[in-house]
Amino acid sequence: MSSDIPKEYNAISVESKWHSLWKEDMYSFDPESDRPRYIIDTPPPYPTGSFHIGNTLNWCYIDFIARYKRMRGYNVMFPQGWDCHGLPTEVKVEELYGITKSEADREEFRKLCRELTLTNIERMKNTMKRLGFSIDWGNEYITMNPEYYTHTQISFVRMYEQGLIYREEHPVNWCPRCETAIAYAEVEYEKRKSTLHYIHFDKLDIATTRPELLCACVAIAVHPDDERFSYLIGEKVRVPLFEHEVEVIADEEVDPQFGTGAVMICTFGDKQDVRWWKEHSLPLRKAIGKDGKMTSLADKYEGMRVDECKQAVVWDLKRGGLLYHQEDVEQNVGICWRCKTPIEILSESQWFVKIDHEDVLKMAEEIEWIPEHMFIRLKNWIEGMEWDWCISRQRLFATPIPVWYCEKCGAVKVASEDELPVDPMTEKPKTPCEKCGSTEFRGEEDVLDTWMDSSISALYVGRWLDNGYLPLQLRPQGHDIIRTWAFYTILRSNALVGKRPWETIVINGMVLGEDGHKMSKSRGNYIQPEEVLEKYGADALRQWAAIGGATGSDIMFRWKDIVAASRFQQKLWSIARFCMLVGLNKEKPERLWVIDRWILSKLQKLVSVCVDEMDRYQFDTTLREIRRFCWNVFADNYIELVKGRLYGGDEEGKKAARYTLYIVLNTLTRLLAPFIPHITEEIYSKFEEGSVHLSPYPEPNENLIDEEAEKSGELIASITSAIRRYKAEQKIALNAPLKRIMIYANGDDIEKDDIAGTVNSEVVVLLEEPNIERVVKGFKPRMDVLGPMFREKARDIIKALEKLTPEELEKASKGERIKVSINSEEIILPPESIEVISDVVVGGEKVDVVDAEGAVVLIVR
RNA sequence: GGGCUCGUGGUCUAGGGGUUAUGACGCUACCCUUACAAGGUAGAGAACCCCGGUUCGAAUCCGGGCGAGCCCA
Repeated sequence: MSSDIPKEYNAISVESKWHSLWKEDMYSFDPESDRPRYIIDTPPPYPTGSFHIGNTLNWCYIDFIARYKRMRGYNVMFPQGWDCHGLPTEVKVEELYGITKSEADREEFRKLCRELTLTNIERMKNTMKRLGFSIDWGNEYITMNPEYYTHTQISFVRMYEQGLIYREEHPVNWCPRCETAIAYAEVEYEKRKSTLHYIHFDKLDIATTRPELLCACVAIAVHPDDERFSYLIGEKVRVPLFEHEVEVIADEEVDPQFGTGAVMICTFGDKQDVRWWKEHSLPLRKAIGKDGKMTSLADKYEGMRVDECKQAVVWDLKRGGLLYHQEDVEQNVGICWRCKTPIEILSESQWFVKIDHEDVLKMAEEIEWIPEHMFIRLKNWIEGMEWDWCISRQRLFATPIPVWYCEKCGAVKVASEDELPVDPMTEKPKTPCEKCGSTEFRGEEDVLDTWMDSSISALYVGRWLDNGYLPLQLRPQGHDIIRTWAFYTILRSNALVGKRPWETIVINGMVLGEDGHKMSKSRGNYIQPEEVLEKYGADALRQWAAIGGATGSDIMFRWKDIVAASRFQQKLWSIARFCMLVGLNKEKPERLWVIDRWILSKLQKLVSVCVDEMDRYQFDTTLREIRRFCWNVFADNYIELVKGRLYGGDEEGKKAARYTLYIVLNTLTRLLAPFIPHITEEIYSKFEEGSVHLSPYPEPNENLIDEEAEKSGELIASITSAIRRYKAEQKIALNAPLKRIMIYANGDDIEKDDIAGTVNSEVVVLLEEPNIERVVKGFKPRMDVLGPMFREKARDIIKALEKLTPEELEKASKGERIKVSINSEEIILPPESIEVISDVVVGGEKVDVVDAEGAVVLIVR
């Protein structure tokens, strides 16, 4: 058995061996089972082709939980979806084939997108498999397949019927480059430099950063208390260059300090314009078209791009003496999340989902948030939302909106559920128009926002149409998409099922580079998981994910964490190798030694900690505790202490040690299995049948907790390491025998054989206090005792204690109560209120005195 | 500008009213002791960001700064 265990652990080859040996159905969800269900709403990643380190962190958490729950007896479903639709793939296809979506044939273009997506999915799956995730590939879904997007369309139809989806002309965020509307959540903000132009109107002056929108000016706003303009409120003023008249209105929101104090309201320069426009019922003047070019409203500037128009208008204003000042200002510009083009606000007919802030918030409160404060992020986001969710997009690669418009009367015809899936651009409705009976229809060209697909992942996985498994048990995701994915999912689960989508949501942080900043290719702090996999393997990377920081906090990628992780694996391997070399014993022996009972008791406590911490999703604490136990308790202490017995002792002692080694190694392997599935499987396979991943998670065994054994085991361990330390300090080789070692542990008879074996010397346990002299040197007050007892009097007590004689201290050290007096008041203190410090002098034989916690060790060299 | 989180040896981190303040990496010295030199043993290295407050007692709680990260306006 032992000969096939190499000295060095080779993670790369062991991991690939298990990848080929493990069966795919090991982790299948069993719909027939009556074990408690544990279903995970795994994030469906966007198939970019690379599974990045942020995904890795997210999926490691999921895998820790899935493996743990499985071992705890749950019927776990760890599905995997792919959120396919959307702009990034379209942009990539445009790049790859040198086409734009408007030139391309619609079907051909969609086909190219689908093909690229499938290739990308395969590449990402490959990385995920190398990372050793226990994904149930039988429950994979791909949102671009009809099987899935039929659900998206059904959800649309149902929400439309409930009046939760409507079509309306409304200002929307528009990306002129992508030529599509985008949702509020898809707008990013960036500080950009811009110019503030001061312009003369006929009766007042205004300042604006958007002179090209003069033609869209619909009013001038001033602060109601601003005396400079009060006489103008309600008056008409003439817009320069365009000569139309607009009214001057008063509004509290105007900042009199900014610019001239008079603001041009146009439709629409920014979100504030939209607010004013609504509030004051202003007219609509559309200056910018969907292509980002000026409309006929712009008169002679028609057809120019926005930036061209701005230049031309500024030039014309200057020439006309209408522009009298310019200054630089820093501005936060809304840009498209995808292409970083500044967005425009256009008024367009779009489809919207109604947002009921209260409902979503109420449902979000029913979910357990880990960590708790992440709920506040969602709350803040919801409370700040002003517009409904715009769900229509003017793109090609997406789920079609299942709607037609009657050519005769213009009525909207939403598909019925039995017509789905449907592409209204290529298929006709089955029934005539309800209003006019016409059979001529125009299909809706617009498609759905990709979040409409992905925000029903929980419903899809939970088989909502068949009244399935909702709520699911877990949503694991990053905090960057709380305002999108989490928010939209809660909204839609509420609308469609009236239930919370999940019981618990566990949020992971972002991965930062080694420089402490968020990873990005442009910063050069970017790491691909494959790079780590090739150098150190999956288990090392998984350990980094577990131990890098508390759940929810951002964690830094650091190579040295990876190195430390692989060192731990080597240590674990050496421990296992040692166990195999000395041989394990699965039969419980007659008698266990103190040190055996000591580690078994400590092991039970470790198991309790692991169960508690895993239940709280605290992977860092769990793994840290296990590592500490392996290294400091098992390897440094226990193994060192039983070597003497294993290499020389009698058969009974050997049996006990080998049995203990077996229990500890077996337990540790199972505790570690969720984190490092490969090395644990390899070790487990050396001494057990079957897979460690199908074995149960250790349960704390109360019967093995033995406080007394722990206490004396601790003493043995500390005596032994004190002797070892003594040898090291005295430059004595560790295996060199000492003449004699005498131990006095307050008269307790401690088991000495393991100590003797370890330090390779004769050990005598003294039951009577040896003839040593103690000379009291001083004391230290124990504030943790005195503080709570005497509160503000503690200070005076210490002063009084300082007057104690050595004799009195001597008595205290022997356990007698202490008497002190303060202002002639006598106070009696328990002996533990002070720590007596004494020198030890030994007569007779020349000995060295080593202090081990709780025992005096006398060494004769 | 707002919200959330954080500020602990050189670096990164644990803890969170009384501790000898955790561990890792790095550093120094010694040791190839039959599981492990990617190891072992020992050691140096921290007034726990600053200023106030509460308290007998604050790294820890409260208030205010300063700084960082993330999310947003």
